[in-house]
Amino acid sequence: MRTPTEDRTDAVFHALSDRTRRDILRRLLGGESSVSALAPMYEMSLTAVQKHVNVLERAGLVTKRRRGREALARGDVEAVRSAAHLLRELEELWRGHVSRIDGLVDAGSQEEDDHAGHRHQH
Amino acid sequence: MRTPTEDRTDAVFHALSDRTRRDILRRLLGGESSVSALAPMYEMSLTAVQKHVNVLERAGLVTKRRRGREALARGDVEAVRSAAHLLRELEELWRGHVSRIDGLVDAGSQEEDDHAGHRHQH
DNA sequence: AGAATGTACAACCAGTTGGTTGTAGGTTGT
DNA sequence: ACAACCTACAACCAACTGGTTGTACATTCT
Repeated sequence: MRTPTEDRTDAVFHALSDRTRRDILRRLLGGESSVSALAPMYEMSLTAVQKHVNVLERAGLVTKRRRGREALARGDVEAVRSAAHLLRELEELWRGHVSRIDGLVDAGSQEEDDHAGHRHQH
Repeated sequence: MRTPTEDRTDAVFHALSDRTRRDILRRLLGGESSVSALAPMYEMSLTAVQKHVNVLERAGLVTKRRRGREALARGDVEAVRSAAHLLRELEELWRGHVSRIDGLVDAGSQEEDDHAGHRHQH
C-alpha cells in the first residue's frame, strides 16, 4: 500500500515516540497554550520546543491558531482517538489468530496451505 | 522523570512509526513465523527484515523463540494493549480539561495550583 | 518612536535510522 | 561428510533527528 493514510500513521507514531513531545501533547490536551509559554517548562531552547510542536502539528495531533503575536496550540483529541483505534485494530488481529486455531480443531487442517499463501504486498 | 517506563514507551511508539514494522507486527499477531519466512514478503533484504523484527522485539511488541535453526517470532498482544492504554490516558487528560472548567464552578480552585505544580521533568 | 515580546526560519552539528553487502556459525537434509 | 538453509553481526552509506545559534520580522507595550 502506498497510501497517504499510512504516511499519516507514520507521522502520528513518530510524533508520539519522543517523551518531550508526549509531555507537550499532554499539556496541550489539558488546555490551549502559546509556544513561548510552553518553552520554559523544558530544558531546551525555545526553537527546539517550536520544532517539537511542529512535529505534533504535522502529525495532526495538535492544531495552531494565531492570536496577535502569539501562536496558540491545542491538542486534538480526535487524532489521539484515531491512533488508539489503530492499536485496537491490531488487537483484533490477534483475536483472529486465536479463533483460527479453534477453527482448525473442528474444521480440519485443509485450509492450512491456503494460510501460507498470504504472499507479499508490494 | 528519568523512568525506564518512558524509555519503553519511546521504543514502542518508535517501533510503530514504520509501516513495514506495523505490517510485520500484524502478521506476527496473526500467528508465529520465522524471520526467513517473513522476509520474502517485503521488497528488501533479509537483513533489513531481521533488523525490523529486532526493533519490534526491543520494544517488547514481539518475542522470539528458537526452534532448531530458525527463529520464530510472534506478536505480544499485551504490549499492544498497554500502548493503547497510554493513548486512552491521553484522551482522559482532555476530559480533565473539560471537567476542570466545570470543577472550578462548584468545587473551588484549591487543588488547581497543586495540579499546576507538574513542572518540568529534567 | 523605540524597546520588548513571540514567532519563524536558515545553517550547522553529532547521533540515529533504514537500508545495503559481506562474512561467519549453527542446524538440517542427502 | 557436505551442501543447503537460517540466523547473526560487522561495516558501510545516505538521509533524517534532535538539538544548537543567529538573523529577521510582526506585534504589543511604554
